[in-house]
Amino acid sequence: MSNPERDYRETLNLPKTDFPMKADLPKREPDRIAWWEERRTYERRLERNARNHPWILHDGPPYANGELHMGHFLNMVLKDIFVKIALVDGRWAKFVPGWDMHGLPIELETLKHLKIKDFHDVDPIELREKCKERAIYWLDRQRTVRMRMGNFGDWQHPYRTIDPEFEATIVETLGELASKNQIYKGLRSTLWCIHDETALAEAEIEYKPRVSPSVTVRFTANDTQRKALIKATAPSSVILSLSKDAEQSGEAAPVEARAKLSILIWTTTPWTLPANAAITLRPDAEYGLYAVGDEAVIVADALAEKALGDRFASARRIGGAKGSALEGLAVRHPFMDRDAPIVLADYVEMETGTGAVHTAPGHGADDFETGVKYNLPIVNPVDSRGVFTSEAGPYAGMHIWKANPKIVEDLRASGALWDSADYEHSYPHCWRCHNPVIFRATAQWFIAMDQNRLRARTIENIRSVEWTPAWGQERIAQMLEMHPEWCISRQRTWGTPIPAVVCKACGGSILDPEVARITGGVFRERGANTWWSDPVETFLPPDFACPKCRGTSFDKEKNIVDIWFESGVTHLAVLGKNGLPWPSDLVLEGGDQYRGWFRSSIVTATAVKGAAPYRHVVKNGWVNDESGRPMSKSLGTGIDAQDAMQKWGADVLRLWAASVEFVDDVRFGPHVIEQVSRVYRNIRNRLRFMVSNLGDVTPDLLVSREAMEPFDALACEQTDRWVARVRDLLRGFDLHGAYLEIVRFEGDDLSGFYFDALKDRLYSSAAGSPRRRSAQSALFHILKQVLAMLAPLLSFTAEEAWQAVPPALRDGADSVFDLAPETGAAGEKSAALWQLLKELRQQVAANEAPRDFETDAGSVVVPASMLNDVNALGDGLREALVVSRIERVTGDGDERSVHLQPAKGAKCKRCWKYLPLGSDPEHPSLCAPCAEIVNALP
RNA sequence: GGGCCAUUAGCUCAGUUGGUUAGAGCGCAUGCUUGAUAAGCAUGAGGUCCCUGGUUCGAGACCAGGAUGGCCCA
Repeated sequence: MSNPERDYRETLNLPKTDFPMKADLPKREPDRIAWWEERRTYERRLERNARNHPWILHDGPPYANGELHMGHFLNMVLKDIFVKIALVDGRWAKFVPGWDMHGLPIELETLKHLKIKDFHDVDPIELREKCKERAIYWLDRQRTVRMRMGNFGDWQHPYRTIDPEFEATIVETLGELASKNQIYKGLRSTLWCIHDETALAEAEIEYKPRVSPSVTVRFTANDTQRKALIKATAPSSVILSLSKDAEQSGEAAPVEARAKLSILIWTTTPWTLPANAAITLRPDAEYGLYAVGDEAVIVADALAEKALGDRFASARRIGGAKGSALEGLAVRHPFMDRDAPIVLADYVEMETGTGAVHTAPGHGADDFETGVKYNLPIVNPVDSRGVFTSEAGPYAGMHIWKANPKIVEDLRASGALWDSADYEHSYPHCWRCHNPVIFRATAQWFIAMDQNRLRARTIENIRSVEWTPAWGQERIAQMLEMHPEWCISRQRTWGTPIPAVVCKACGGSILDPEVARITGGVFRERGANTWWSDPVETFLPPDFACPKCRGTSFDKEKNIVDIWFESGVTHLAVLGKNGLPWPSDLVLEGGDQYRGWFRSSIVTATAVKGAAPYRHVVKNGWVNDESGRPMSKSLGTGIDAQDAMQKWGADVLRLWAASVEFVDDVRFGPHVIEQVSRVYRNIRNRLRFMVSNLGDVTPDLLVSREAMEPFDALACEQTDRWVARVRDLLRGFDLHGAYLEIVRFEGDDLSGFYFDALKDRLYSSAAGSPRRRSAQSALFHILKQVLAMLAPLLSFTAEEAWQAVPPALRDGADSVFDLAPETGAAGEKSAALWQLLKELRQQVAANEAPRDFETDAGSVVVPASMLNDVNALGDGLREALVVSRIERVTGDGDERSVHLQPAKGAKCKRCWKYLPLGSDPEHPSLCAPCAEIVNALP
């Protein structure tokens, strides 16, 4: 019956799917993690890739203490993305996560937890057990969050620095370094509490105001020294007499004839003067030689007014030199029988004092480094209680705080004192007893950076590594060059013991390779607690004797190793065994690790293996808040990774990681995420469009590329080209570039062009027609390609979309991670044709058509060179332009215009194209093709 | 205070070796569609390329100085 009002909607093949538009990520994602685990998705893909080259991203261990924040999220998700990219690329990309679980912060947190004030008050083994519990608690928490991110890895077998195997590696490495003469025991300046008689870590001190006696002191030159100083500061042409008479008469006389010449130093710790070993100047600062009364003094010009005080007014500057010109000269110590040589350091500031810094290597960190650099004697005349030893000369036996005023008095008496005053400043105090602490040189274990050219060889190895960004190479080289000797010993409980023993006969400290080897064996069997529980004999080879005095009786030393050393040997503990290669292909950490893990790893690797432990180092930026300020827990601007995932879902946050340039510092916050969420919804809907048009497809209905409509084959080729582009970007770790390319392709090529053009054919052709099957085959190919590229990034969503594809089509690929992207070799010509079609479509949409198919006139121009290609598309050209009909017009010259057919007739009620209607009297409101289709329906 | 890094539209970012009128996505405005519909399409507005000097016929890009912010140190 003819019925012009009939609704033909149900005769169309409209999209249909269970894949929801609304993502509901926080709710759905946890189930997917369980689903991957049950199916062993990661492991099975690893097994499939097992014959291919391994590719290892070695996990820099996060510290097992505290909740993970967005900085952790960025770093950990980036690691996962790159691992999955390699996995999808066919590599055997096994990821072994790890944790850094020893160290002071955990020990302190545990003590706080146990309400214990002083770690000396608790049995070491008991404390270690509690620390272990605490560290494992945090590991479990952090592991849960890392897994929640959707990250693949061997989560049941992470490496842990507390494992017996790991502790064994640490002490064995120490033994190996000892055998290479790469470790020594030496003095180091440490923060020391003379009340508690213990060394303190930086975290154990608090700064409080304190009033100290500040003194400005003359270090006077002897004759020889004075001549050299004058030569360096005052060329003969400007040498003036310092004698009062000569000054008044205006006559010049050689300065060396009379005046006393001194360098003025300033200090707030007079008690450290007995330990003085040098005077440090700033190399690029100007120092003036000033005539003051009947003497001459040298101070920095920038500080002369302040330093000389009320005598500045009468002072005359009679010469001067840059600090660097005075290096190597010397003056006399004011009361000890020795010289104070002039040395240089950049840290000398021009804010307070005289610009000439009293340097006591035994009593200050800077001073110590300068002392090491210039090979100065590390004088340490103070014992653990703060009492001067015999090294302190006249002050031996005196307590340092008592000595302070006495020294000032003596300086005044000897004429060395220029000035003195009380000075209030911020001073470090012990956080337990609240007494002021001192710097005191103590014996510590060091890695000898310049032994066996270790420093130089490490810097050489840097060049064999690729650095992203490129300036990272310069940065780490600088870190190594400037780095002082690496102190690896700590006087705490929660760590791996340094297997050194002390000879009871001569008091010598011995780090013996054989002892270390035996200790490693014991640790591997029974853990590091044995160092505290077992007698020293357990760790000694038979007939072990002190190499110095042949003594045979020993004590265990109670030092543990710096945790930077522990994390610095993860490459030895994890790689090069269990099927994992050494070195790793990639490490990826925040920029703070140039000084930390990047450095400690390459130092140990160079010392032990002679090569770098990684091939490529990628640095990720810091995560700041939306205004670019650092996130801070105390300010409440910090965002917890778990909370963020609960709120926005891991996939949106993973997309955020790609949407920012992660190498630089990035911003994070609700507004940024709001924006990323929209991009996410776009991507999701485009996947949904493809999936929803595949509902009635089975594998036997798919057609090959050759059998496709030319337009569809063209779309597939462009997709393959895109896959190759994205894959190249990802292989170069340009995640952000890949993100831009993904967003651009899905928006510009797919959604905005191809999908739009395809809708007519998908919806209004006969369901089983070859033309529609061709379109679906193309969509399926494109979907697989897009999902394969998306899976590393949007793992949850890609998997969800793949599972929404009809099961028969998914045969052979249980998971989206079983897909393998294909890269065909599409020619430039097809790219040019595609580009032309997009441009023509744009012209039609912009200028000619009020709406789809409704073009009534006008023309677009096809270059003659492209005409054959365009003709080969057949009806594809009309589809691409989304018009009802086209008419070809041959023009002159190099171009041919294609005129669009005026929209004759009327809008077909079914397919909406403007065509002659009513050829079938049964269906007066349909065009001929639609009528035929409707008639053929059952 | 030192070393290193960053600064292009409201936001996230592109801008080869200097070369027309500085681009994209998102947002915003307007319109279309209601057969991708808590979607889709089109059009449009929006910029002192951090500032100041310099090199050059020509600078967002190169050089110098500075500002702001960040990281690592002191």
